[in-house]
Amino acid sequence: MPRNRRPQDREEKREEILAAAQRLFIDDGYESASMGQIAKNAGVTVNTIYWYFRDKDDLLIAVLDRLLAEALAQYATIADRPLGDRLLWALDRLERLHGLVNTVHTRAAASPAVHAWHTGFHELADTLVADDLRKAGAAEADLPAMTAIGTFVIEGLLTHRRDDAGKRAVIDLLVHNLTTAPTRT
Amino acid sequence: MPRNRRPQDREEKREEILAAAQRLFIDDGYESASMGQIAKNAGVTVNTIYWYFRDKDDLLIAVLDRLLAEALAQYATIADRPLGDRLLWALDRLERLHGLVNTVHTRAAASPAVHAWHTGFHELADTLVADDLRKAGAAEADLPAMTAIGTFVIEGLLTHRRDDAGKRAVIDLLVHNLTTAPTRT
DNA sequence: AGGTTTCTTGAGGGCCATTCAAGACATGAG
DNA sequence: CTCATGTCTTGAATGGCCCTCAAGAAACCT
Repeated sequence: MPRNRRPQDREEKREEILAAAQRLFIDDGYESASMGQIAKNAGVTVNTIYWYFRDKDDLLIAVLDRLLAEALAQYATIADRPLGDRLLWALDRLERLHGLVNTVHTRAAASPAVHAWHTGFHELADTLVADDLRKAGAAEADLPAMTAIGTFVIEGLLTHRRDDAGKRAVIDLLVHNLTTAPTRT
Repeated sequence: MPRNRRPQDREEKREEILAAAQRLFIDDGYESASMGQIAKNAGVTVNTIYWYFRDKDDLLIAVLDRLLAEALAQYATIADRPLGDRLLWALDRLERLHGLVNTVHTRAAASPAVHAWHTGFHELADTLVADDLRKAGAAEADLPAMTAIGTFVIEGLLTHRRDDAGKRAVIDLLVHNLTTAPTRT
């Protein structure tokens, strides 16, 4: 009993598959979430997924875009808070997705498409962080290195969990170092 | 034509398999290096590997121990150089292994044994870095956060390559921030 | 000589992502 | 009212993967 419609709810079905994939990628991890599981959760067969997505990496990228768009929308609502709060917010926001950080790094090595997404993501993140640091009065020459350190520490905290006090200590020290703007040779 | 000896060269054969696995893990990546490929490169069949190692993760751990022992031996020869040089050395030394950093993080999520190895590795690395920072006159209370930042930046540089100038800038800024010992509340 | 331990192997099971050919539906043209 | 066409869905199969099982061969011991 196949059901079919002309042009309309193609997006809806795509979204259903995407929602199932997102939940399984986050809860079970990319590797453990098989295409069969995703299909079952979306109420379709495996092959139907391949009608909407080229392969599993394409599905991953669509999930990442979905999550990124959502995060950016929420980020806009707290854009006027101080840098430290901003970083802690990003950390809490992303903590549930810590498995995906590794997944992106791993798949980027095998899939050019994921690699491209990863590159674009870091360009975006670097821009945001660099703007913050500029406003905080950081020396322009140090901005690239500073943003790199900021990004690496965030990623490190995501992939190496510790308690709240530990997180706060790292963030506080990082922000203090980055915004004290040490004049160097 | 199976060949067999009593007790002796069990270690030798194990080493041959380990050498093949190490080369393939580094050159092709953990996922791309199939047990079949490893076996072929070691001149055995797949099942023989399972006589010496419990599973593929066990093989990975043995390779990691091998590499870590080798690195520690070389590290002892430069233990008296300044911190910045030390970090750059570690970076160059580990850069060829950048794929394994991700592999460890990924497999740690699925394999308790790899997770334990990862925990132990970071305890060791933190001890080394903390000793360095203590000697450089860092405030004792800030040591945990400082070592975390140092480790995260190293891992970040390993998994997000940039040119030599970029690496040097990040390392210089990091060392400057960590050794300037900012007094904080 | 026969038994035991150590090592090696062929064959196969179960899971995976992906592909192929064919079917089912809704529409547009004749 | 047909029927060809494009859109969607599926069952079945392919080839790869990690890993296991049962059986065999080589050295040792008694």
